[in-house]
Amino acid sequence: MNILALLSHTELFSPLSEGSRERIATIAVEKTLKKNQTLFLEGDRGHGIYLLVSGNIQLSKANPSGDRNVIIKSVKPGEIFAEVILFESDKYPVTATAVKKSLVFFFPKNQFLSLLESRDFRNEFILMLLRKQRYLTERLRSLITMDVGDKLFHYLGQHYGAKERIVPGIAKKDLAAAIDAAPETLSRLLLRLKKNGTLLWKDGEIIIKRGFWDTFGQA
Amino acid sequence: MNILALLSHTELFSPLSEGSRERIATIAVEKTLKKNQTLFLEGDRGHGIYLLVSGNIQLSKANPSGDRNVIIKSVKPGEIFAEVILFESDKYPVTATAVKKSLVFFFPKNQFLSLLESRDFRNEFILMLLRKQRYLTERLRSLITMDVGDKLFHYLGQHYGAKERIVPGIAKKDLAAAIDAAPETLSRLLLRLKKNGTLLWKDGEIIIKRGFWDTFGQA
DNA sequence: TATTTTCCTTGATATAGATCAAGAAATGGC
DNA sequence: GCCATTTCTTGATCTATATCAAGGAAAATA
Repeated sequence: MNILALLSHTELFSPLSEGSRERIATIAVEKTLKKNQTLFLEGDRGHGIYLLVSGNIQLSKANPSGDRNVIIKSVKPGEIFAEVILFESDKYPVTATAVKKSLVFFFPKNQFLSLLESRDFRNEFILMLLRKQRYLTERLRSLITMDVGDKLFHYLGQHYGAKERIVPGIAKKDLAAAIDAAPETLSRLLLRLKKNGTLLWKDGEIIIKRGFWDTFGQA
Repeated sequence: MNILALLSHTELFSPLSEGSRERIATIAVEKTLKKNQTLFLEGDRGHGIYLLVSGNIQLSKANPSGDRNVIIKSVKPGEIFAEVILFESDKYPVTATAVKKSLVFFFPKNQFLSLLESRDFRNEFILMLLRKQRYLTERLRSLITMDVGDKLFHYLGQHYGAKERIVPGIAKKDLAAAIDAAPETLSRLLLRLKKNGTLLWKDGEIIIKRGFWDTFGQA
């Protein structure tokens, strides 16, 4: 598969000149992950950052007592993760696990840093950081004010768009974790939504009532 | 008061050369805020970013239904806020309110952007963004796994250090909001902690049992 | 295909923290 | 120093969601 072509489809790299993209392509290292495979563990030493090309990866963090695992973010294709390695720390602060078969590019730290010398690239990079920050801010708000139902639709909207049919491609238990709910809670929620006709999850496909999204706050 | 001297004490600007700091000082605009004064509202048009010099400012966000107000972050002296304005949006995504008398510097957008041309400054700026991101990530984790008690001590540790006497200088209701609890809940928590001797909040001062911090997970 | 393992559902129960209410204390303005 | 307003406390009640448990479905493995 052509690395250059894939890069031109990512939010981060597409606005760059063809030349810059070529330079980036030369430093990228491809890696394929199987479902449930761990890319790196919280605390592991790291020498570079990653770009998710396809699939889905979850970043999680154990809490101090070590009992529960918290999903910090579920990474979507086109997103960069583990940027902390660039300046901040030489250890990954989270664990990255593929939720389904995924393809990532690895960019060695030093080579990536030299790319930042380019003005366009740098601005785009900063912009990406700000966007991510905004996402976290938003997530924080949602966690505090929303109930499970809101969280579910908020998640679906964010990740698949406000569509009537969605093929999530992840297990219910993983979705439950992503919206910070117990699997049982999600199960009960889905039952309730099915009963009142707003949503049906069947054969790996979610069907949402026509017009629902118009009434739901944000997409 | 001397802007230059104040700048050299902030995390962001102190590593810069004297010359860079002088340039920055020339574009900074001072502004004093009284307790409870609003600096800007969510949705307001913005033309620059802010640096908190002294005092304490809370960034909050209304939820869509508009009923509740969520504290996203309480800004500490030396921190920059409203950076989104630089590239992302021309509207502030949060509301900024001074919790006590505060001093801020305002940096007009265009002039600040030209500062980013300097390599040292830019790296420091990116580092700051990454730190903030890590903070939000941490906050997210804490919200999900911690109970109010943990949240209280986590907050105190983060904001004042793991000390035995702390002068918070903010109202209990504001502290309650910062740890996402109802004022009543904090009140009850404090009573419980007083009874078992771990913490006493009296005359605007918090006294924590000797050795407590050693047993408390993180500082 | 058979079998083991993982995932999902449903019920019963527990609980942290929110909300409502109303009096007490503190704070600020004049 | 006095009144008004804002905070703080304490009690009673409510609710969403977690947790525990156990049977059934689906998926992976042999």
